[in-house]
Amino acid sequence: MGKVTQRLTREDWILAGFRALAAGGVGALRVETVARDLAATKGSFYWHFADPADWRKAMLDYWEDAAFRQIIAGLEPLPRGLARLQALAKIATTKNHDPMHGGSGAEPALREWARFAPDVALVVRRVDAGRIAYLDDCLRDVAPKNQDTSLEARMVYAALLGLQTLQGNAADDARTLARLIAALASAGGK
Amino acid sequence: MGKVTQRLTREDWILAGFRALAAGGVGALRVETVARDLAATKGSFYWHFADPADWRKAMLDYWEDAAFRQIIAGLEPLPRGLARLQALAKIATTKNHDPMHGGSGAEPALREWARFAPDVALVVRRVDAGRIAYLDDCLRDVAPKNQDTSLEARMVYAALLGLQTLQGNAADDARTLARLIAALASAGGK
DNA sequence: CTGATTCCATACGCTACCGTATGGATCATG
DNA sequence: CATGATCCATACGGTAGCGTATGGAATCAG
Repeated sequence: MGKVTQRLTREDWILAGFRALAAGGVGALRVETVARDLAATKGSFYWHFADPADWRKAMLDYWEDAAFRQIIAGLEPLPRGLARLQALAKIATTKNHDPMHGGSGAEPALREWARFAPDVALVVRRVDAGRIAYLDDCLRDVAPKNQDTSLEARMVYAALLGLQTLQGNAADDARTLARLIAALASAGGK
Repeated sequence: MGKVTQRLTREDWILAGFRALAAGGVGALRVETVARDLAATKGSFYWHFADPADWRKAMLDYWEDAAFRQIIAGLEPLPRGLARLQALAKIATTKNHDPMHGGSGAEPALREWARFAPDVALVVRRVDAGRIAYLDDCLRDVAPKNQDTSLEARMVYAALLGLQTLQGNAADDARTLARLIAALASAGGK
């Protein structure tokens, strides 16, 4: 499965960083620690990155690109309307460990990190905004014509985030979430 | 405002811990660092606590007791029914910085911490369960007779958590949340 | 094959934090 | 005010991670 290369790439370090983030939070984002996980030393690290800040920035770029598209990618092939929303509910409630590469166990750590790192907060906000906008699009497909669903989109997204942190029964959550979406969409605006 | 005591108490250290947690996450929960915040040294710390683990356990106990009751306390005086739910929506959407002492800027950090500290996870789950149960009680007051609202309670709580992490417009959130509650409560069970 | 380039391990000094030990300051009490 | 108990600062040795410098291995170009 993993590459068998001896030499490490920048991306290897980035992915290892997400692994550390998922497993131990921001505090686990240490050069020498992650180096051990890669069976390497910081000699390699400081070749690929100027310093830890450079590394973190690269991770952020990587995540911003992946976090948004990975959710959309699975949905685009589906027809607009309810189908997409149901699929979205399933995706969001399905526990998806596996830092990067389809799912991000690292996302909660990233959000906490964002609380006291303004540059991280910026990226997280952009990703959230993008996902909410997409969700809004989906909601408008099932809502009465010309209805403003922006607040509903935000609310559904919040529910998704909350369910993720609660880590409960995925099936129940998907069901209730579907009902929530239906209720919100047809409730009538203002 | 703060006490002018020279001597520190166990609780001083606990509260300082929450301040650190709120400001810098779990990584900021260092003995010597917090000591500086208290204008003291670890000499004091190791008098009041056996070790950092003891400290963290005390913080957890403190939080478990406070986190649940602080939410309830403001609501109990209100009449059962919609009033409580509306108040709850307002409380939950109002940003409440101020680690402990009425609100917990430390809660997000605690949740992240729980991801890789099983004992912390245990406490967080208990608090969540308690709050959801209380929320369920409130929901039953406004739902059709004998309807099971447990899933709805969980969903509303998830939305609250999500909104908290999104940190957006409190007024809009409270409005939408009220609509969400109404929609869920009257949607009919199964 | 040879030289140049790319990539990395090792070694070193430095800082931050941990945990303990010890003596001194502060407070209560008779 | 004296004395025992309470509370805390300082000093010390130990570990973990940072950042740099330097030489050597792996790889590629010719």
